Amino acid sequence: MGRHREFDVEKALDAALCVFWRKGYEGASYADLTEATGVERPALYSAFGNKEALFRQALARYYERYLDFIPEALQLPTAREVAAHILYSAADLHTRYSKHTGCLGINGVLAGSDEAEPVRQALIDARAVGEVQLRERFERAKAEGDLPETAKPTALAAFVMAVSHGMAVQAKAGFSRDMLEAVAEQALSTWPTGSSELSGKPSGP
Amino acid sequence: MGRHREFDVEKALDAALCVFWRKGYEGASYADLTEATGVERPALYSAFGNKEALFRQALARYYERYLDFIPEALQLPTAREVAAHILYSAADLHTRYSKHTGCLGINGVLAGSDEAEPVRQALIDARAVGEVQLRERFERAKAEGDLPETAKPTALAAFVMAVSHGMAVQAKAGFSRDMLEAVAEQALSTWPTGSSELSGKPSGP
DNA sequence: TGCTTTCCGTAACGTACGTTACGATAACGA
DNA sequence: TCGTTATCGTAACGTACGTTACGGAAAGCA
Repeated sequence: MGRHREFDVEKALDAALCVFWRKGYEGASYADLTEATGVERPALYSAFGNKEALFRQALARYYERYLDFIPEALQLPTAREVAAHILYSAADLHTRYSKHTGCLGINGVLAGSDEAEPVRQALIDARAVGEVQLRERFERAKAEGDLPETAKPTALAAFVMAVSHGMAVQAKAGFSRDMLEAVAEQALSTWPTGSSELSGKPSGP
Repeated sequence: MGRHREFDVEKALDAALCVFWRKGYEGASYADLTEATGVERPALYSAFGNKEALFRQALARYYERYLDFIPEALQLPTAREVAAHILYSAADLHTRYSKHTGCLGINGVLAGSDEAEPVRQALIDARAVGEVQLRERFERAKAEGDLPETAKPTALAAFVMAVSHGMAVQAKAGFSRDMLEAVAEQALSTWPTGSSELSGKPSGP
């Protein structure tokens, strides 16, 4: 008995998911959420609970609707195919929608309010500077024969930066130094070599 | 003429840097900043400008004081040494201080206010679940001979996740799909293999 | 047709934020 | 010693946020 709900809960959750995907958890305000869902605040509270509960439901939906390639990948016959499927599917997902690029799981805490956009851009610019320096250094290495002719300096620079950023995310999640070094080691094992080369850590503390 | 400043601007900036490192840009409030620096709000405004200007100065200081291993690396003789120095130095920096793990440049937008801590933890947990699944899959692959005996499933899983997270950060910064695929390709370029294997993308859109 | 139950939307609540007036205080030059 | 100038701390400002009372409206049951 009682009055019926006038909005579609599933559609509202999908709309909220997109808002969180683009703006992150803290960056998404109820003004954003009500606008995107077309549902007034008290109705959102009634249907989903508070903001945190709404985000958690959006996150669960994200995993089952967008990260379905992970269980998919895990069933592939070889480990290499598993890794390849995950990495290429992620590349696709992160760039598929121009309105919300990247990953909800990362953006959820990586994005923020609109007022902080200039700061985010400044950080993006700063990272870009480092990446350009790295690429130019690898171009020189290629010219010097230190890297093979087939090496792609742009991709190598982006790769090193990606691993660095990934390690930063993991460090923030509490990963140990040993674990990060294992990641670095694995990343370096993919390093193209033209002639002789030896592996191992550089001088370090 | 006029009264002298009673606090050390450099020390205050260092203290602010640590706050931003731990809490991110938006997550750091003036209450946090005044407590860490021991300087009242109006004095911070007088010395550094507004919050954004303060953050930018902290970021510049971060690059010159903590990311000095990048220009250092760029001068090493081989490209591999460049990459190795950057990756191992990053692993060290990201875990050196227990009070502020990770990278200011990433945390600056990845961290947030204290109230959002449960949400960040939920995202960490969710990522950890995926990583465990991946590791278990790689352990199976090792048992099946699909991965060599020397392969380390834990490191491989962490590596694949690190690359995924790094690509997510790059996607949020506007990287193209082609670029992300180049990163993925590089990550896969020397996947450890027990027997025969071929490279290339999986089926995809 | 009434009664009950549920939902809708307006409007408000309390709180925290970034920012700034303003008067008191201290250091210099004349 | 006085006047000027810059910094100090208190206290307040306006705004935006997440959250919720509350009265009106619709749907089922008697």
